[in-house]
Amino acid sequence: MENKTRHKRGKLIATSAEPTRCTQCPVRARALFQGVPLDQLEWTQQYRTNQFNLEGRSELFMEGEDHPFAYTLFSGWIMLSSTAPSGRRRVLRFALPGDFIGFQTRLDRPMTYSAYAITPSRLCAFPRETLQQMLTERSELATRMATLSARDMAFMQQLLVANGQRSAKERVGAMVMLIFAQVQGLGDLVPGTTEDSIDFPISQEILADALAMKPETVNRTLRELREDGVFELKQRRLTVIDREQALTIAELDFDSLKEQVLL
Amino acid sequence: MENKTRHKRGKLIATSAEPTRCTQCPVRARALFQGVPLDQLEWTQQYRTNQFNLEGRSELFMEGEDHPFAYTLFSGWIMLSSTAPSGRRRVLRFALPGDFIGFQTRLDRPMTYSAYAITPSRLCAFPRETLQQMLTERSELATRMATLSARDMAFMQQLLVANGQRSAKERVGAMVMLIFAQVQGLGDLVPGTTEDSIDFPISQEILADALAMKPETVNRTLRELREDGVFELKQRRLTVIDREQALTIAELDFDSLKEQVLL
DNA sequence: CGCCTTCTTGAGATGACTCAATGGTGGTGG
DNA sequence: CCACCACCATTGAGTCATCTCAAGAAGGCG
Repeated sequence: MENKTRHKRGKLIATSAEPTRCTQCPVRARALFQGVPLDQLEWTQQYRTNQFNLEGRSELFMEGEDHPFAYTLFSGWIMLSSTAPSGRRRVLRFALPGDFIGFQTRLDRPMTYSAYAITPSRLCAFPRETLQQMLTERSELATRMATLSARDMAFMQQLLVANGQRSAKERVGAMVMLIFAQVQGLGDLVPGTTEDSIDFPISQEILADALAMKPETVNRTLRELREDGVFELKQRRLTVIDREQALTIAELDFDSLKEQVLL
Repeated sequence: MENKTRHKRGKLIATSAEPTRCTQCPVRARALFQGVPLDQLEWTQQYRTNQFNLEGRSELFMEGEDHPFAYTLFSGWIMLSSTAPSGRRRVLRFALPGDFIGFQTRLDRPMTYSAYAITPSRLCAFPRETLQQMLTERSELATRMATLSARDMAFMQQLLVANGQRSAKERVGAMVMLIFAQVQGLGDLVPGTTEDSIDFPISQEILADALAMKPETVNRTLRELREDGVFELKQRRLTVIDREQALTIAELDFDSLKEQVLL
């Protein structure tokens, strides 16, 4: 019943003595600073620390922890999860390049969820205590943050809908295709992305926790989907064989997805 | 399988020729305009239309509709839901007084969910096309909107966790207690609230759609919880008999709930 | 090569769903 | 005032999908 997995604590390793590189990352086009002219980005220096690398399979922060930073994710996959007192873990969503991690109602309170790096990741850290002030001083960032929150909400709505009263096949299909759509939307920001395939570093166990299913069931369901010629998931790589069928099973509409989940 | 329920379209009835009353509503302390001094609220006039009453059991807007307004809810219960192509409905959350309804990533796009008034409700409407501009001009509102979004996110996280890999009893218990905590936090804004009971206008059918369960199962589960002396739900009224036990079953912590879900 | 994580498969138990029918409540109109 | 109707709540019995428990294979890394 319990999910006693203990993960190592992630070490944040500064990668660049040149702070301004942070703002020149191509991911900017999607992130908090989208639309802010490059020459006006200098002032952000005062609000953030340096750029960091985080090794894969390590915790960024834990639920309930008094963590001093929030982050913009530049590259890598970060899993956001919450663990109930009983030990059952629920994956809330997967953060992808451009996502802002750690904004919550009360910035002076402990984190309301855990963040775990699935793959090696690159992040830009902002002290939480000055975040509110930063938003106040730069209204375009506040607007942008509200928009980003709304997008995350939309994704969680999709998740809720995808998980409701549906068969294992539909649920797994919806989750996989939601992630596929997100990564496709990021284009070059995520390496290894082609027209019909993406890198997919999420283990079946983690997928199970995101779907509120058991790993064994996820496995059986993935086999069925493979046998049906819908998509194939092996060796940490997802190949969509029949996109139409996949979206039908998942009851998803690629176009409306793009509007809601992508930005 | 299908949920073919057809609801009548809600009629919006202007209640006040005195627009400024909108800003004087006590719910303001919780809503978008929290913290904005009363004497600076005049400018909002240009961005909003009047105050409206909406009859119970009626649609405010439908998913996919090109609806021109977003709303602040002053009183009443509004259900936000999304319906999959197959016709299965999923309740996303319940909006309560003070909640902002209709903010989404793309304000120029159709609504991403449906809003249905469970009880008669009072709302204040904002034209969606000027909402972005309003946020841009008044950064404190943008910050506030981001915070409200974060709170809604936190609630949906609770929902996701509550629905994951848990028994019917735990899920129903969690949902009911989450709603109880929210209403308790609103205090006088919701009439009929006492120390251990609240008005609870949500039918078992709607509860089922919020929990991704069948109405029959919800009913059986509520009976069990009643027989266990946890809480009682009848005649649209919820009475919590044993709060400790209820929170234990739901795996919820009232204190952390207050921080995350309330504002 | 050995170790560890992840994936894979089988067989049986169980809890939620399905189908079907009855009872209760509140509102409406004759 | 009562009959009727719509909606919601309640209960039973049987089915089935997912979970549980158990074992083994495959892949990655030192």
